[in-house]
Amino acid sequence: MEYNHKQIEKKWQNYWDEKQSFKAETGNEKESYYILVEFPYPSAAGLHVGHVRSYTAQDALARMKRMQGYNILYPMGWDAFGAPAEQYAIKNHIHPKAAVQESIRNFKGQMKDLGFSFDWSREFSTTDPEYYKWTQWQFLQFYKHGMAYKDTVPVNWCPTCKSVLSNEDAAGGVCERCGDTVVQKEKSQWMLRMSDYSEDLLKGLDDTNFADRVKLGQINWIGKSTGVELDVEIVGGGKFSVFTTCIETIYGITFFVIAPDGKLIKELMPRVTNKEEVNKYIQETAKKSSMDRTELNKGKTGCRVEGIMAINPVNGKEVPIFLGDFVLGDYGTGAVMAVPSHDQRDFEYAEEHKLEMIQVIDGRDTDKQAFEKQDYLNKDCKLINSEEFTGLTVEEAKEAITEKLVNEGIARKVNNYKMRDWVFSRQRFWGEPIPMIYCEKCGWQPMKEEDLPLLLPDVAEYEPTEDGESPLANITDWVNTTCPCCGGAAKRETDTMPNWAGSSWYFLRFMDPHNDKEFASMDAMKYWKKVDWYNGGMEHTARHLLYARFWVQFLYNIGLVPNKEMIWTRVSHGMVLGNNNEKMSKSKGNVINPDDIVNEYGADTLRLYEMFMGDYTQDAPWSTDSLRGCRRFIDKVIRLKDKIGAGEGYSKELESIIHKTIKKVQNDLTTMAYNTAVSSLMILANSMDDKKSITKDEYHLLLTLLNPIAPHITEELNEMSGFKPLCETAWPTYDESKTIDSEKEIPVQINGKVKATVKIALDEEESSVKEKVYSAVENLLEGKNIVKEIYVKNKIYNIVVK
RNA sequence: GCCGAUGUGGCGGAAUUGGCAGACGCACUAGACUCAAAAUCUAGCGGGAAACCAUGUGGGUUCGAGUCCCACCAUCGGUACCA
Repeated sequence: MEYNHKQIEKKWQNYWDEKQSFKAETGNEKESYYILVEFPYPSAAGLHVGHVRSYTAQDALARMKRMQGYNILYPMGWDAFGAPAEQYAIKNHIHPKAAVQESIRNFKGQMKDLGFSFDWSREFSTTDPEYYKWTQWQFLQFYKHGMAYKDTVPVNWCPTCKSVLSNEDAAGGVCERCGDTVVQKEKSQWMLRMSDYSEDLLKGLDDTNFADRVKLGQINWIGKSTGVELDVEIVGGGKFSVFTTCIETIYGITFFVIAPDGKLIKELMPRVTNKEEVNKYIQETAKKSSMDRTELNKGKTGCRVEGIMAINPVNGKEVPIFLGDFVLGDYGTGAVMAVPSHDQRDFEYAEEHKLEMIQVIDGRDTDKQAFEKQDYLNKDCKLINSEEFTGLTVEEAKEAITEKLVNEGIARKVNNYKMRDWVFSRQRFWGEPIPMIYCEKCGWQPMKEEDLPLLLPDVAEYEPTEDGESPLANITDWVNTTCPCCGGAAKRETDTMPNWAGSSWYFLRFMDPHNDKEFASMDAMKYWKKVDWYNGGMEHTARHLLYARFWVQFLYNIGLVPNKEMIWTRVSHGMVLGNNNEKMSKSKGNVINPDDIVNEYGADTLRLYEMFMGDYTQDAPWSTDSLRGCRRFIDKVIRLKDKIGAGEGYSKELESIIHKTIKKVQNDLTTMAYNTAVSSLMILANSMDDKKSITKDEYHLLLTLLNPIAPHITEELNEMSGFKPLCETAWPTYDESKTIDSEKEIPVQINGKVKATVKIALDEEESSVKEKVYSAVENLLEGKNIVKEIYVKNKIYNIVVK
């Protein structure tokens, strides 16, 4: 048969479309199973072969599970708000909406050409008013529950472009567009109280089945640390607090360091006697970009805060206070107790500023560097120079000191988290408008829910204003409105939401995408329950996933979703690299366009190759040669059709391998071992090819197993062989007993080295095995002294000789 | 620096979780078919003449280690002074 992949693939894509083969019906009696791939950002560049990898993987799972009788929800949509579309629009002088529509059309066409079994009836874009209405509505719920607030926070600001930059655009402390140095600028922004959920987000991980490395990513990002918050008196009145995880070193305090950007120094200012020097240092710090500030090996800059001394609460010792930019204003209390003998940063600061050091834990010299907690904890180290606590182990002292200070009412056990509140404002046009109105008289007021959606106005200019306000600020008749509270003149918020907003709940919308009464009905969400299997890139396993979980937990707490966690399994795929093992990029000229491959080799070949190319969770380089090998495999499957003979059922010779292959493919597709699933299918095809003829049932089975990965050609060959369509066929079952070989060849070792093999029956008597083994290696045992014999049933026989 | 992942033929990668290392595929070599090529088929394909040696390096545990333990090295990601 001539393999015209274009014609065959189109034919079956049309068939699936017409028959609505992949439509997910909410509420039907089958067991639900929700498979999700991250919806893409529809860029002008089109689909990447990396998309093809993950979409095919999930498609194969979806197709197999559908055949196994599950009601599969495998949806697709578009995450289309955000900076790239806006940039593209500015550059090409078209409306971002038009640019996005064009890209979506292109993406969708490409996806259809690849034969993914998405339920297209559920498609939507985050930029649809029908969708972002609910994103805005949910923001209002955050606001009404006290979870959204305005605060002044530093943002990355490019003085040349006069633009606020995201952290990504400001990577390395320079503006991505013009290369100028980014500075920090204070700006009033909407914030979501995500830090309130630190503990819940940590605990919630127990109710998920995320891959370990994904969980770990979440845990690290939340960054919990347990310690003590300690009150410190100031000589002459007043006090401040410090956070420490090493209270056992409290007798080693020789100074305190406070953050130059924190609130504390502002409070202390009136009593400072070297105001000029202190102010200068504060200004210097503010000028530094966040990158400069956090760069290591910069030396520990800072200055003494003169005129104020602090008192060590345990021994009344008076110690100086310093400013230092290694202390962060927004972590802990913005102040630390400095114990240079036992903290490397404190040590460096003390050396720089020639300050006293007191060693309080015995076990190592502290002349050259600090003796830190990772080196002294759980090593049975004892305290020195610590009055009543001297002689206790570190672990004992930690508890005893904490207890004493807590009882005295000057310390509290606390947890601190690295995770901050979510900065939710963007000074951009192409995002969901934040539905808030500012009235001189009534302050910030939420829009009335019935007035949603607040549409983005249709305008011609998307450039940000001179002072970095959102482009929306220029549109006077959109900005000016009336106060929902008093009816007087008021102004709209002109910032928009971040890209992360729309993607934080889209998986809920897929459960009920056309609902115009609610973002999704409780019934629909209860039916689909949760995302059973969520696949995405490693780059999203920290932030996107955390935002989405936060969003869901909030909705759960106000009774709007059925579960606290709505995503069960999260897996992440490796990237498809160029043939030179580098990331694909235009500048490197190693980009493979999936359209070209589909054209020349067919979608099935591309799908098969991407599943075969290697460990799914690891990066893999592109190889067109290997791709051709996959095309050859399909050719072989086509040729096998000519071997169909008269018989029925499975022949004796193939029965065992058939059952093994069913088992293998089935397991591999559910454990992301796609490459070995393909190889086992190749082995099956090879053993069919070795025979003079095969039965039509054997051929049908091969096609069925291959169908999830290469759906078009298998449907075609299946139809030609006289069977009903595979997408309407049940997945085959295997008989465990037939996957076990009745005969085995096991290795015989002498001193751990293989010397021979013997053929044994399954579970053969040990004495009989021994007999065979001895006759096989008789000559090698002559004159040797047998020390030991190990027989692992059905596996190996090892003889130890001297 | 810290956290994580990875390291196996010329290449992509397998290895039932401690039991014949290199499945499957690519590339390559030889042969068959062909006027010739492509396609296909057949055979070979880690090193070594062999004993043997080989899973980043060096130790260890074990009858037996790619797999477990210890100490390193290299590459790639993430993160950035978090008290």
